[in-house]
Amino acid sequence: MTENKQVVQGVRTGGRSARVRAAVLDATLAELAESGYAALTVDNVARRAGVNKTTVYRRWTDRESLVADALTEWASADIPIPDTGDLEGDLRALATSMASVLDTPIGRAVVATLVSVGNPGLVGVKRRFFGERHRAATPIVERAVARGELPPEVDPAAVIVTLRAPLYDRILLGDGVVDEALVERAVRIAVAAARSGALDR
Amino acid sequence: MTENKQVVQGVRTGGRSARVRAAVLDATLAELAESGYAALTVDNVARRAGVNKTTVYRRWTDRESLVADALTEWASADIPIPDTGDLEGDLRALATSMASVLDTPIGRAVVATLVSVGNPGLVGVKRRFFGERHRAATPIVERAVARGELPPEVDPAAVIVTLRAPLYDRILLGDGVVDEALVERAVRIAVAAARSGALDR
Amino acid sequence: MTENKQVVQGVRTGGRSARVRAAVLDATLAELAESGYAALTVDNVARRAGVNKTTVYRRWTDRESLVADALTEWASADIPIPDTGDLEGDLRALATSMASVLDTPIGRAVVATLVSVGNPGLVGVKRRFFGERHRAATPIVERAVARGELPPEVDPAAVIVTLRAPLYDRILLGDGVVDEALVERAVRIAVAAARSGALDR
Amino acid sequence: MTENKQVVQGVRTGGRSARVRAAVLDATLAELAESGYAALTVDNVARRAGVNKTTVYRRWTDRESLVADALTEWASADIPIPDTGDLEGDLRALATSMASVLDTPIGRAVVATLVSVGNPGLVGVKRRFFGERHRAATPIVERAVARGELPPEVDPAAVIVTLRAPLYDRILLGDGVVDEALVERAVRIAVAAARSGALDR
DNA sequence: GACTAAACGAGACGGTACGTCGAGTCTTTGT
DNA sequence: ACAAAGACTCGACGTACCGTCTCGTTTAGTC
Repeated sequence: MTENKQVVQGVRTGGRSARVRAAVLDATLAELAESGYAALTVDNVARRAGVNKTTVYRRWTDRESLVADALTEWASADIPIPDTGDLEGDLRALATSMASVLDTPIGRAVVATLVSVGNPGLVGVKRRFFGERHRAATPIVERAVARGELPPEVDPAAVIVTLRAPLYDRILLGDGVVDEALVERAVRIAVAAARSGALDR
Repeated sequence: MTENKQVVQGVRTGGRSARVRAAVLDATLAELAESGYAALTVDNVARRAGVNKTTVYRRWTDRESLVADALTEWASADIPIPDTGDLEGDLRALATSMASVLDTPIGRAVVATLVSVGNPGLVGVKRRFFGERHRAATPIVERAVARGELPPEVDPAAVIVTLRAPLYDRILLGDGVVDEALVERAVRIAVAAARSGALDR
Repeated sequence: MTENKQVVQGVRTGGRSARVRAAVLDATLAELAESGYAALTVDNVARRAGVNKTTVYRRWTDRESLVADALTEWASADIPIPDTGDLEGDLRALATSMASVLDTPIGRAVVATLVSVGNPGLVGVKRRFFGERHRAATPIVERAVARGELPPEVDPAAVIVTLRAPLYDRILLGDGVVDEALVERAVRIAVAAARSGALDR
Repeated sequence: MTENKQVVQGVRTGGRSARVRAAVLDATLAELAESGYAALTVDNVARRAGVNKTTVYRRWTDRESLVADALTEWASADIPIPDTGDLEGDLRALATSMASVLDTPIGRAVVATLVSVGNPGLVGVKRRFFGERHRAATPIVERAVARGELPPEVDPAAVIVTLRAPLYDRILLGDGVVDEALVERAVRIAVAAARSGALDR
């Protein structure tokens, strides 16, 4: 998180602006992971970033937009779409990558923040975040259909939701432990459901 | 603080105390539904309940415990366990009842509040809330096993989770529209998964 | 400054409100005398008064109105109107009392604050402050007219202004030293001017 | 306003520097006249002068010295000493010229700024400003003494103060209206006082 | 039915964080 | 190499809400 700041600095020009922006967003994510959204203080973020509060407010209108920006930045990483050759392998790879994100303190914090409604400024980020991952994953199913692993009527979006739902259920409603077994179960649920016609469009 | 709750609820009149308590908890839920947890202020709750702020603080130590109590109270309603004679019917009834709760403004607010972590005082409530519903539902699966509809190795808890996951996914990560079609899909996913061995313990 | 706080507390009822109000106004005058209006900080006033900043803002809308109130309070002391039997004695007594006020650090600070225009909230206080002293003093001249010491055409207000003008000139434009000699000169100027017909209405 | 400053600068340099200096000082006076000292911001002055804030800070150490400089510049105009042939005529001319200055928005602003104590950097300017006018005017009285219009014991400085005091009283403590009648009264007060021996040294 | 003890209403207070503004300093960039 | 542009630090402003406290008044339960 902080390591690539140097890189950013080196690569993307060297502007103080860019450096400050990166430092603040990093600090925001760190605070988010440590204390959660409710307890996140602009002053603390600023101090952690080695920057004055005023500087933060010069770039972001308020706490919410600061967090929104930090989440967006964090979420803008590439979403790798696996292509292992068969549906189960692809879904397993996808679920594993989701799980690895959800197992990060920051990942958990991001999800928790996005899910806490009542933050009108964050709904856009949320929609984009989950929507993109969603859309990015549908080719997996389309390829499976093309290979004949799944009937053509199956709804790709539904398969992805069915795959992710148990993971998020564990994180948000359960005890938060996302392990190998859970990933495996999610994969088998999705495959079974898809084959059974439950996910036909 | 909490001990006489049972009595209070049983009688629902008693003295001024009971009346005040009920009014404040109601107001808390209403505010929660209208504005969400973050924007809920004790002053507003008190005003809405026709009570002084001091009175609220006399009974609840802080905002968090007030909300925790309100959620607990709301969640203490009986959880009806359907028994329609076959697994699919039971699951459908269960999912429908879940969906009807999630379609209430208060229901949504409760779930949103419980899910927003970082509120250490609420994790107990959350665990109790989802845990109880969970446990209450496992007999459905046990009966299905007894009827031979499902293999005996199936994990009842996993079935219930698989049933609810798509609904909560829609509420928390999706667009929030929980309709008939979604319920139906959840049922078919759960049944297919259970039959496929994906939910074996 | 601070000494009479005790008294206030003991005498004027005992309400916390009254005590706080008095302490804050005292502190305001003290800060004003020490550092002047521009450097007066609400936080410093609060700290000096042993009170929280918020408490100050709960009673006064802003810095300006706080100062306005403090000045008004300070200025609300009785204005003793001398009656020594002859005009010169009366004017000398009046000028001496003015001079004694202007020789106080607080007196200087008050005048300096009132005179610094650009504070719309203070013009009312200013008008009241000087206007009242003005009006209060005119009987002195009226009595002198009645005694035949001055012609009836003389304008009482003009006499008072002529008396005070050299004092304020010294304070505001000169070196600030208001001494016996200056008072004496002011008295003689006013008498000479009044007798000469220069102050006829 | 700006034209004669060129001349001043013309002597010293004449380049961009001089132009910038003049523009900033002009803008300072304009802001002072419009909003007063307290509300004068360096940013506004810079913007008005079509210059960057940094440029202002390169030439003047702080707000105070900027204003001090602007006031000094403004005050450096020649003080015409009338010589009408008799004391009353001279004093009338002097008072009229004072009044005409005090009736300018900038004139009022300058006086108000100089009078607001608590600005250590301005006391020098103030002393110079009033002192010079003071000294410049004493020849008027000396001539009157030479002509036998006034006794030789009269203190020239006291006469000038007595003349100006009512004008400044009106501006600073009164309603601010400096008219013909007031000028006339000031003249008559000063003459009467001087003749009466009240202003003897 | 009176009387005491508990609970309530009213409202001020200390405290923390918010988001804003202006003074004065320091860095980056363009010429 | 240097100065304009602009970003930064610092400190104060005025606001909102939390949770505490005091004091008088009302109400409930007991004798």
